[in-house]
Amino acid sequence: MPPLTSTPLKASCSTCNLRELCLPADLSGSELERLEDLIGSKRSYASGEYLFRTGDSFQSLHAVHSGSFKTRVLHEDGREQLTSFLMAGEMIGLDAISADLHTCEAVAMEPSEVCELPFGQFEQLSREIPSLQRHLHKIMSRKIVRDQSIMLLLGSMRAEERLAAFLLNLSQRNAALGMISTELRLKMSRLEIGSYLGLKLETISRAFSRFQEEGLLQVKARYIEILDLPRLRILVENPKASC
Amino acid sequence: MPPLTSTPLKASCSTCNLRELCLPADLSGSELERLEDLIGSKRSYASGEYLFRTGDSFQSLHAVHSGSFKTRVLHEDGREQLTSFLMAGEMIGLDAISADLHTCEAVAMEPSEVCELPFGQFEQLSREIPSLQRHLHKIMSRKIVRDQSIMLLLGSMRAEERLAAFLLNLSQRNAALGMISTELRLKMSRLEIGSYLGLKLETISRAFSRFQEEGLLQVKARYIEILDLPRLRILVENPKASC
DNA sequence: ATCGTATTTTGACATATATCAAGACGACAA
DNA sequence: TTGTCGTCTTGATATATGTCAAAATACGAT
Repeated sequence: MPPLTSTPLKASCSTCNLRELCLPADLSGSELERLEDLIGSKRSYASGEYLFRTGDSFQSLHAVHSGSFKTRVLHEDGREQLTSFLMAGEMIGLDAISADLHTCEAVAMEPSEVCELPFGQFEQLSREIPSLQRHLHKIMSRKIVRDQSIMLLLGSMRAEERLAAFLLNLSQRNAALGMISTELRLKMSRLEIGSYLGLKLETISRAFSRFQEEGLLQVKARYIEILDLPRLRILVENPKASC
Repeated sequence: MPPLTSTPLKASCSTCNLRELCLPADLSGSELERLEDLIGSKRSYASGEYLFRTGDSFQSLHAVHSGSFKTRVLHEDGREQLTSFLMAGEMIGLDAISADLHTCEAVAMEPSEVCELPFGQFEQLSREIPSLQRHLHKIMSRKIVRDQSIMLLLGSMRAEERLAAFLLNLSQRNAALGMISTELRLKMSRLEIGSYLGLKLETISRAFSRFQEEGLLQVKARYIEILDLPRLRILVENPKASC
């Protein structure tokens, strides 16, 4: 299965992680300078703080520099759905370009830092730098691809498959950030995982317990150790394999 | 709820519906000309014919000129998920920009015509015409917004709510194309609707029957008449309203 | 028209996940 | 340490949707 969420890349940077995290390697020195001029200051967010809310007017894209965020869409009747978990190097706010209004809300899940990218200026610059333009298109398209695979997950996978796919995705993204891929420190509660995966928290909890019984994971609350990565993959790819 | 699928607009055209269907009104005459030069010839597809398949290399976006298409993502184990139904004026292939490969397949659901938009040239032109650039970004962002609401649907709505939301969406899009919004001629089977909504065909069939009993719809196979639009809306917005 | 095939409906029953409820655990403050 | 609060786990049970099967209906080809 393709990855479930956002836009990772390499690490390390100058002004802001943006340079290598979210942007193309193939800019010349002077192009990079122009881009960095454009990036606003890095801002910090406390855990639980909103980056924006549904209906807020749209000015800028945001790139997560450190920490993590969740995005959530709200339904008239109060139901809600988490639509992504964003980690360092990933871009937030692409939905808002459509109507110059944010259509979801973004909340920090831990103390986090964010770089601001004024979108108008970014468009301007991307008209002048083709490789930057191309990169923006790829970022948006990647988001579309990821959302497709979440739809596949929500529409045709069962509970344990969904959780396995989720964990594998986190694991890959950890690896992409240079962290150990078999150790996960979840920032989100069972309730939030449930909301993301279209399941109730009890179902998530039971699935964790079951994975532990099966020797796939070592579960200590939000600290998860992946013991059997290959079998976890089989579980996602081959629905009947485990039961 | 926000709409579930694609990118409608007004109708009528010159070379290709593209002019008004998928593109911004605020281009000058000469800009429009340059754009139309870029659009390849209109191609016809028979019902069931593929526009592209997963893994095909990406050259062009496609705009539906007439007829309709479905897109489908495939999972290793053979499961599949329909991810969109496209009608006239809507754009296909945005997912493929990400890796220059199609990540889903698109199939005509009836005899259809499509305009081709070579993406490289389109990017080039959008560098020269800011309003065209902006329009492309909005099209991609709109797709992201719609996918968000499908995730909400798949992750937190029950069967009848999903079907109601689906029908309302079709109805709106019909209206946007200047057709009667209370009469639907479905191009897709119950199986396909089920695949799109994350349900089995029997569940779709039962929901249709129930809506008919309740006086919400008149169902004659694939011809659906919406009898009570307001109550259908309530059903989507207020989960407990009907039972 | 008539046949043959695919789609749709409907019923009886199975099952995955939700719901409700209680207790256990962990983090944090006093 | 002890207590409190939120989170997590686990059990018993309910329910929505899935599964299997058969009949009804629609549709295309001859």
